[in-house]
Amino acid sequence: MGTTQLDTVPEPKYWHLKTVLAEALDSEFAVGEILPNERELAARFGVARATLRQALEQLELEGRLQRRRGVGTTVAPPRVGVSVGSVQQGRPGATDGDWEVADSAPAVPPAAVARLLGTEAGEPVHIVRRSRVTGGQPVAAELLYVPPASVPALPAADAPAGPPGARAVLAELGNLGLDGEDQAVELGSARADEAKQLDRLPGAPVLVVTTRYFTRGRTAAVAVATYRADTCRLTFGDSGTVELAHETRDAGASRV
Amino acid sequence: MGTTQLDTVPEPKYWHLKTVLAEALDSEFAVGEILPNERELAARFGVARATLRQALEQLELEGRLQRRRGVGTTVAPPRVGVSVGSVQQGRPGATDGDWEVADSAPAVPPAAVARLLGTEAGEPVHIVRRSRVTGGQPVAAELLYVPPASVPALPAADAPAGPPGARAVLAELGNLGLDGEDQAVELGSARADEAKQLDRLPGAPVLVVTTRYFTRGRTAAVAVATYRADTCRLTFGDSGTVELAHETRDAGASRV
DNA sequence: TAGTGGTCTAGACCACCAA
DNA sequence: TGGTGGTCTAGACCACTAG
Repeated sequence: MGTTQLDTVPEPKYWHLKTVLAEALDSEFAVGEILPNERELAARFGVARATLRQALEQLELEGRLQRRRGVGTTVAPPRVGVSVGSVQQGRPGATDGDWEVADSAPAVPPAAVARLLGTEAGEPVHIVRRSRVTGGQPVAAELLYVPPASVPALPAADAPAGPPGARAVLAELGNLGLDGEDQAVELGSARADEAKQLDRLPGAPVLVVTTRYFTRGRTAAVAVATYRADTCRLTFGDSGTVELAHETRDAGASRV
Repeated sequence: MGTTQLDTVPEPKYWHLKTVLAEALDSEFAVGEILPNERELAARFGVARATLRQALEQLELEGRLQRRRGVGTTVAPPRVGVSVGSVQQGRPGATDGDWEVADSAPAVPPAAVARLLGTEAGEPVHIVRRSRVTGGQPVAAELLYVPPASVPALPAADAPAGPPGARAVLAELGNLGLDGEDQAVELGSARADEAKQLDRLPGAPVLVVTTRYFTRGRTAAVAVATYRADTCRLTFGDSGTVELAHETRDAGASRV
């Protein structure tokens, strides 16, 4: 065969579509602007709606679009940087930035958490629920697991419940003097309860941040926080790597 | 109508399916085991293949499954923890763990990177490509941007190319003495070139880690690393939050 | 070459929101 | 109530891998 099959990998339609749409977003749309609806867009590009949706899903995953049922698809603002490390912030100290205490109750933690805490399986701990709000938008839901041993001043089984109880646990934890932490980040999908708090649908992509708080070398508490992956950029370190987005990974590097 | 419509939110099929499959994975399958094919599974559960795929996609996103075209769907091992912060590791110093230098070349960085570096737009910098391998599997692809000003010992326009050149840049950067860093993590999707390095399809979910290296208060270099989101758990801090996975977020908390 | 997952279509109906 | 995105179906064909 004389036809030297050149390396023409047929690019999937949705991939090409995504590229075209991304360029259009950069040049022809303003943040918050509402796009034509999916049926309209699909027709305009001559593809099935499912294919169009595949492209939109990717763009939403990358934080470029926001879709809401019954409303429409809008151009998303750049991701907000939320500080999750080093800086004195997740700690107690009243009114620390943008955490909102929800409530507290004793319960048996998942086995993996108990392992991290070094508590007996089946042993109940204080579970404090908090949500984090930035710019009026909910960005994270957190469960903070505090073994009774870490807050001896509080009655183990009969701690005050609700927001006051939660604040009491946090205050006690602060008195303890935390001297270190340890974090891990991984991708997950929102459970039903988390989704509701984050104003997303179940299954939405989230960044799960697991933090271990230390005091005198021992694990004093464990926090599992789930951040909206579409709207958040997690920052570690003091200065906070302000401003920068998907653009850092754009083309234009044009290697020589 | 006497039927008081109780708050029965009809759970989507794919969601329920995902739950069922997740339980089956925990109880009936071993890591690496291969699942029945999609058509078979769809038939077995009495759903369309697309619906079944929606469930599989979520499980893959959560790192529970691994799917490979032409091969099949297998049960994924737990995510590997990869250290990305604090510890002296991304830095030069020969043979530092699991980074593999690919090459180096001068090129004009994306505008957002130039802004971080504080270089003129259009000014070329050294771009070092590295990949990170853990347990024989590629986990990350990195582009390290180093302005000529940070490595004055190297010829700006005519630096050695290829792996030797890359190592030269890294060595010079090490001599400089970095005294701080600054990181951000966000969700992205793999570009075509990254996908190839990571042995995934384009569009695969990745965790993008942007690191700013400081020396004497100035930004000496910027690294943009993309980690496979399906197989990696990024760890920050010294001890590394060993061992723990999706389990930390499982049910069983059973609030009181 | 047979079997896998990946892409794509053209429909349908449903849940949600705003007017 | 009309319009939006979300779910679901039952097909088809393609790209890739392995034997």
